[in-house]
Amino acid sequence: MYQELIKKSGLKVTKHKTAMLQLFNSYRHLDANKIYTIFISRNINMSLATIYRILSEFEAKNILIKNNFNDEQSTYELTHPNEHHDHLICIKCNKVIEFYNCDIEKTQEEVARANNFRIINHQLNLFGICEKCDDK
Amino acid sequence: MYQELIKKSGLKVTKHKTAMLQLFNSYRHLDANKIYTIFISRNINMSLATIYRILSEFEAKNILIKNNFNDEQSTYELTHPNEHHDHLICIKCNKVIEFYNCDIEKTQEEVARANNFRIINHQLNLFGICEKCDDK
DNA sequence: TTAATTGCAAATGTTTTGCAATGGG
DNA sequence: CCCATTGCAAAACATTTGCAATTAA
Repeated sequence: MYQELIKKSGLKVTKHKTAMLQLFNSYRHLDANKIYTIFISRNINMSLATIYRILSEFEAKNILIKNNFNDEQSTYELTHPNEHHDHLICIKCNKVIEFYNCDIEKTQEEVARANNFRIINHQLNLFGICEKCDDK
Repeated sequence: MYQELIKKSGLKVTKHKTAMLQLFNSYRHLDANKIYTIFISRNINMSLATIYRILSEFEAKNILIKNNFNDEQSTYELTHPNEHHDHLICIKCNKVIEFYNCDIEKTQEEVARANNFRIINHQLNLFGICEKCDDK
């Protein structure tokens, strides 16, 4: 099914592209370097340049969403159409919890209207400590 | 008054530090390079290294807040105690509009509680087109 | 066949750092 | 006087790009 998604976007189907989509399916949130090291550990070789190129192509085709949680590396995740969500990010273990809250979404629209602003996209990131890390 | 703020934080008062705080007072949102070019244009010379160093010291002392709106440069703004706000960011002219919405803040707390998550800080960025840019 | 894809190495842009010189308390 | 601060140049780090070789359609 990944092949179709890639083809539909007008890109050539290669094993690198399908392998990356499979990876996102299991890991959800990944940055370029993490993808690189996972492939290394599986004895698959893909250059970092290729990873970056595929990531931006996929972003341009709306297959992936780019997140800038911090000033270090950008992370990406699969786009799930009509399933927008926001993030809780643990600053200790980097775990990402996704959530969706209807009230917040609505209120954002109100804020935008009040400022004569047309929202194109948005991000709500709640940084803190997750349950597991808090216990320690 | 900037001198006191700097001294209170345990840093030495220098003209570079006070000049930077004055700049933030008039511009609100600035990145390292913008600070650099503004000083250049005023025939004040301050190296980029110094700017970066002061920015991180000020961030560590809670004098400035660091924002990562995109994957390019980080921007900073003065911390106004007890005056948290979120941002509307125009993707055409880069204008930043600040807003505060009590309902959103409350709902965020509920979301965190439901996930056994302890929020330390958060950012809500609404990207889109501002009124002026939309008219064009 | 041919245009897209890839790997490599070099370039880029932002941010950090080592070190010697300077300056504030 | 002493330690924090600064400037400069070099290093570090994530990301991009030019180019030649490879591969999908």
